Order: sequence, then structure tokens, then C-alpha cells
Amino acid sequence: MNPAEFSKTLADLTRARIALLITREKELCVCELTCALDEIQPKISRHLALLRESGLLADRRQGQWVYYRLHPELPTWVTKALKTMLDANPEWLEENHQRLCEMEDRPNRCC
Amino acid sequence: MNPAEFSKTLADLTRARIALLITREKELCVCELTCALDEIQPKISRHLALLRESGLLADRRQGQWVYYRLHPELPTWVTKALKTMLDANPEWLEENHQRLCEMEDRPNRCC
DNA sequence: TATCAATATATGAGTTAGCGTATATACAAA
DNA sequence: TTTGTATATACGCTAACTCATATATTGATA
Repeated sequence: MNPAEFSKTLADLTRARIALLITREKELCVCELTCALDEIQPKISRHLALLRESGLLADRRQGQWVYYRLHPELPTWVTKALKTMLDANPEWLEENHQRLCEMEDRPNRCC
Repeated sequence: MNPAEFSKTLADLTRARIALLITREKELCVCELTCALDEIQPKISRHLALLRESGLLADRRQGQWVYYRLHPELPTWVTKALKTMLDANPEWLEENHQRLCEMEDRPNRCC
């Protein structure tokens, strides 16, 4: 992963929001992201696949749910850049975070 | 400028290299970038226009030359993110920096 | 096994982005 | 005012990207 690839990965409104929301929340499943971004599920899934293939995210399945998190072996500079963007732009994610908090029947993590 | 727009701006190999080279060198003119990236001039010019229009770069003309620098009113998080990427990826710019150093007849800055 | 909920993928259409070439503009110096 | 150098823009083409819709897959539960 180099700076251009990193930027390409985030060069879409949906993917940038997903990446920063996950940076903030540590781990989210597809239905939580679908709700937080207020988008249809195939759209979220497709962007998650791109983020996974780029190496930015890792996923794990737990029952019916698939949880996505920042890939644990990400270079330090990548997580640093993500945190910089997140910390400086809280209002940019506010609406998404709000919808996430108001979501009913969020799946229970057991691990 | 939000995280998605910032990422879109750098989501191209040429633009990412230009932005980081300028972050490193403070100020470069079009012919220096053309040489450092080993690309044709219209290509560099077109990408510089995009970087300028996005607000990432500012330009000034001095005689025949146009110098580009990071826009002085950039939000802190943007410069911070750029420096994070630059500091962690010196080898990624090595070849471009080398060509810049070996360039003959670089224009003299008088300001 | 049949069904349902969560997630993933395939497809075709529409849009955007990048490219090389050609040309225009701006300034300097003769 | 002509010429040369540096830079910018226009144009037509192609490739890449994003989308919505439809469908497939996977795991849980009846």
C-alpha cells in the first residue's frame, strides 16, 4: 500500500465514510453500516469488498453476520492518517453516527 | 475539504506524487515536476490544475515560470496527513527526487 | 428439509476520469 | 514586433468506476 493506493481506496464518499466509521467504532457489521449510511445493502457490500481487497479492512463471520474492522496488519502511517482525518472531521460523520446509535436490534457481539 | 474530497484529489499516481514532492520540497515549478515525474508537460499541467482547483495547491507566476506550493490556508489535518504519508514512504518518491536533483538548469527562485 | 435473514456477486447502463495530440496563451529577449 | 520558452487548455477517445436491479450464497431456525 502506497499513498496513491491508499487515496484511491478512500476516493469515494461511501468508502470514506465506511472507513472512518470503522476507525471510530472499531468493528461494524454490514447491516450496521447499511443503516448508518442509509444506503442499500448491495452498495455497501460492494464497497466493503473493495476495501477488503485493498487490504484496508479485514472481515470475520459470526453466525449470519460479517463484521469488518481495520486490517490488523495495516502500516502505522495508514492508521495514523485515518485517525487524523477522523479526529479533525467529527461533524462530517455525525449524521452517520447518529443513525447508528438510533438503530434498533443491533447484533450482539459475543467475541 | 472533507476526507473523501481530500482522498479523491490524491487518487491518481501522478497527483499523489506531485502533492508529496511539493510537500517535501515546499515549492516546485511545472518544468521541475515534469522532469521529476518524467511525464509530458500537458499531463503535469492538467493534474496541477486539478490540485489547484481542489484547493490543495496554490500557484504564483514568476516570469515564465509558475511555482506551485501547498495552499497556505490548508486545514491542519490535511498537511498533517500529507506529512504522515511523506515521512513513512520516502522510498516511494526516491526516483522522482533523484531526477529532480539531477535536473540541469533548474530555474532560480528570487523570492 | 424448507424457509428466512444477512451478505455477496453478476449484469448492463450511465458517468466520470485519464490520456495523447494539437493548439493557445503568457512572458522574455532579441 | 518577431521568436522562443514555459505553461495552459481543448478535443476526441478509451478505460475505469459507480449504480440499481436481480440473483446467488451462507448460516440459523423451524
